[in-house]
Amino acid sequence: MKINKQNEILKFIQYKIENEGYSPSIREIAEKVNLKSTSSVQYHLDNLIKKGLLSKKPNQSRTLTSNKLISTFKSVPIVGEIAAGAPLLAEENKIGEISVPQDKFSENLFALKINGDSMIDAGIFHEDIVVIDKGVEPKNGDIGAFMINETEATVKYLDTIGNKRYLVPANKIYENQEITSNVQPIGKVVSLFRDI
Amino acid sequence: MKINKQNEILKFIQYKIENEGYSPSIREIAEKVNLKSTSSVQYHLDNLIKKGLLSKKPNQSRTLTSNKLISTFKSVPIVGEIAAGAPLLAEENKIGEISVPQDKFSENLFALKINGDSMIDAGIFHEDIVVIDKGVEPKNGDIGAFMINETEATVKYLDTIGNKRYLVPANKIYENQEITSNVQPIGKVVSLFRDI
DNA sequence: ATTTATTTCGAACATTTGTTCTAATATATG
DNA sequence: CATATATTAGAACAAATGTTCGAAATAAAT
Repeated sequence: MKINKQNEILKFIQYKIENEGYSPSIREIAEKVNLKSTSSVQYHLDNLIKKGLLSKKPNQSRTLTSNKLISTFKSVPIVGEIAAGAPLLAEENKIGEISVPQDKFSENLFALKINGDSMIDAGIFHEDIVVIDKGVEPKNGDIGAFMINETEATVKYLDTIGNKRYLVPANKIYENQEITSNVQPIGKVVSLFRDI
Repeated sequence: MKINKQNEILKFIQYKIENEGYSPSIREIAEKVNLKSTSSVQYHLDNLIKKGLLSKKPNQSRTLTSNKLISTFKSVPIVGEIAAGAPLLAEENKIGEISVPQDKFSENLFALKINGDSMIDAGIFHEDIVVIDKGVEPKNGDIGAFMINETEATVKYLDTIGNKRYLVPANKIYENQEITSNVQPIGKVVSLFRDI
């Protein structure tokens, strides 16, 4: 019947943080796990901290954090129709957000909803969401996002044929489009998400 | 030069919670936003709470929570090679996790890494991650995950031809496979993720 | 300029909370 | 059983923290 107290405490802390949004106090822990003294809780907290499972700031209340619980994802905005004139990432263009692993996250990331089937042979379908890294200029053979006439965003392969650069669709029924001054590269497509 | 103090305070609280893992105290806020009295901070906190942007528990320290900051994503495990004998979702099979929108989350979700190109015409590529809902039995025409011989998981279309049911690849170079007793449906594929 | 509303300050107070120390109790170990 | 180790309890303390109230300062409105 006597379960490991340390684990019980850890679980309660994690539960509290996840569901209430803040750490419990030591006395709250004591009551929850049926310990009558705060120092008993301290005893276990010290051990949990030694094990590296918890962290806390000294002399500060409710600063327990579960090292395991740190969110490993961050969200990036999904941009929809691009309002004329408004900058690409203006709040008014935002239609949602998706989550990417924190170690791949940067402020340069955003996402676009694919419109059309021009990249179908690259496994990018209509209404897929693609994540774009503005910090990476698409190179030959890359799939990139491009702004056309400052208003329309499109996703295509980038390729050089002869001495001209083209937006190359991955669908035989569409034609290559030469890159001229009205085409601005936005960034490189780095990942993709689809609802099925 | 004088920016809206309320917003400044809200931003600081959100920053603290996101980066430190716990709410700042009122005195910490006061110092950060250059207010010399804790009651000045209280004043703005009250307004933020009235606006519904913040919540807090009375008489409890560091219990501020940003209502906007509640995570809208939850993570589901990615299952790798399936260890013989071990249940599909055993901890030992877990090779990572991905994030799904909270409103689509359920305990029945998990993810598989695709091995091979048998579903390439369905836009599912080698090493893509597919999310599977164990709570939904794949129907005809659905893409489902199936367990073969209790050890190998595969993703295919499900289809009925005549009075027999088949696992149908989306790639002409592979053959249909009749569903027999050694094939168990796991669930329906509901979304897909790819690194490019 | 006068009035009104908004914002800030200061200080005092009551709790909450973390910390520490010593002793008691339980559990394991030889 | 005797001894060591791990766990719990109790109490007291200091510090951190939220709360409250009245007044001062500032900004906005009339």
